[in-house]
Amino acid sequence: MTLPGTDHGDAPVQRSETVDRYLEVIYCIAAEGEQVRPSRIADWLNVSPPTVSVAIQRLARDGWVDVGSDRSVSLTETGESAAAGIIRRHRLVERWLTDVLDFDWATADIEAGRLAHAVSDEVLERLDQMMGEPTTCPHGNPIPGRSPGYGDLVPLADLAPGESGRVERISEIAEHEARPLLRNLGEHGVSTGTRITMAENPKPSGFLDIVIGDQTVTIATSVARLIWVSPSSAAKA
Amino acid sequence: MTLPGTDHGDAPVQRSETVDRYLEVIYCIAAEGEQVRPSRIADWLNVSPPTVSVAIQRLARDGWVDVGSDRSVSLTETGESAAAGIIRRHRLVERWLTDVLDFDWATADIEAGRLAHAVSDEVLERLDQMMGEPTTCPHGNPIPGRSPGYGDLVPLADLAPGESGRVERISEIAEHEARPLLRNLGEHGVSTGTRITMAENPKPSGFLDIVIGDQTVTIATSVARLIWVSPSSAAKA
DNA sequence: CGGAGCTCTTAGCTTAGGCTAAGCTAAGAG
DNA sequence: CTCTTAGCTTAGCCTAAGCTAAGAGCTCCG
Repeated sequence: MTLPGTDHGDAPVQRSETVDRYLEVIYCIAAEGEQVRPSRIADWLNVSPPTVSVAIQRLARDGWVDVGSDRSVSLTETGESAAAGIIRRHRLVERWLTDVLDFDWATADIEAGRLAHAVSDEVLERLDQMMGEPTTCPHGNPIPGRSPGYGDLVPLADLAPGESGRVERISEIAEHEARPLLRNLGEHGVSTGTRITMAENPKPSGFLDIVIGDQTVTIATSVARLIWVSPSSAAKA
Repeated sequence: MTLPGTDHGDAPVQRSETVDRYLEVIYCIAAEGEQVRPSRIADWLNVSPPTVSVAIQRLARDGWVDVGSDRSVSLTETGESAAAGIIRRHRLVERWLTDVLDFDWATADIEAGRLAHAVSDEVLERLDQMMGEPTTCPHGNPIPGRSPGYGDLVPLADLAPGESGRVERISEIAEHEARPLLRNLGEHGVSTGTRITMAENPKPSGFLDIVIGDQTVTIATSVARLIWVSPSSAAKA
């Protein structure tokens, strides 16, 4: 299918919305340092594995990704810069939805997914200016091209008992793969800026107790690895 | 092609972006009281006549339009309300682009075309509230469900010599079919709110002289029929 | 009245992007 | 050593939506 009005000679490569979605997902997973596997893409996009298989072939054919001998997918330079643009759009739109239109995170993420592809560079620049060039999305993930205001972060899971930190970033992986857990945490008041203290966790069990305000909450260690905090020396053991 | 995540049983009819574009065009042309012919749709959408022919069959099959014995296309009740929703989106987004992000009309129209489909009801409501529930798009065309603030309008072409009026509405047809002419007029300062006086036009020639401020401009009568003004008795012959 | 020229449709093709069914390979269980 | 399971691909099918080429049906004009 050729999009109408987009086939005028050497236009600067008009990607389809589907291609954008794939690039976005691949970028997000890779950005967390994890291997990008077809099945994971299928999960994120809610399509069947064969669909992903064929889509990856198209992406590779068109120079967006390389496929490794172990079938892992990585972005080419072209794909990387395209994906960064898409992510930038997504995160700026998300910021606009939360900060200007007062949406909650989860809804903003979903809405941004649909909006991002439709927003032109020009619109994006003006939104960006209007919001004072934010550096991160509402979950604290950096907007490509900007340096977020926080320093070095550590995973919440790595805090020592009694150590506390300020939540700065909740990875997209948590956002996609542990959405219900995150909502649950949200109800306990966890969001960027929240101060969390690690409780005593005698034996490793796959779960951790953390202290938020005067409440103790138990979360999966795997989730705690996807929440990044700036540790503070002011422990309140 | 099935959109992913949209095939869960009896979802409230998810239209493709293409269907939206067709419905929008059909609504716009019909709203000006003109016959909707396939070739015109093809012109507006910049696709080939056979493409439109087949698309209309799909639209009819899915209950969006009826095709008359003379092949003219009209919206069904369902199609009408879907189209009204699309137009509402488009015009509100256009308003936002011009009023909040300071885009010019022509650019706003193009951007809105791409954005409108991606904007959800929820986002739209908030935009609407934020802008104080505007009643028209930047060219003065009413937003479905709202009553524009102007009274009865007449086509600019119908003003008597010496009579003047205030431009209130520039039809979408002019916007699409006479875009260069409109831009030209824009350079002469014609936009909604502009006061125009009809000059003496001795013999009908297909062109009309009009007076804007201290300038006399000649425009095609056909274009002058697409610009609607609220006439004022304060003639300044 | 017959042809020129529009307009529209039909026929036939292409690509994207979904799906299921059926395979293959590699790794772990018994 | 065999069997199962997970993960991926191939094969084959579908619809949407675009295209060109070719033909049908008006309408108008000489």
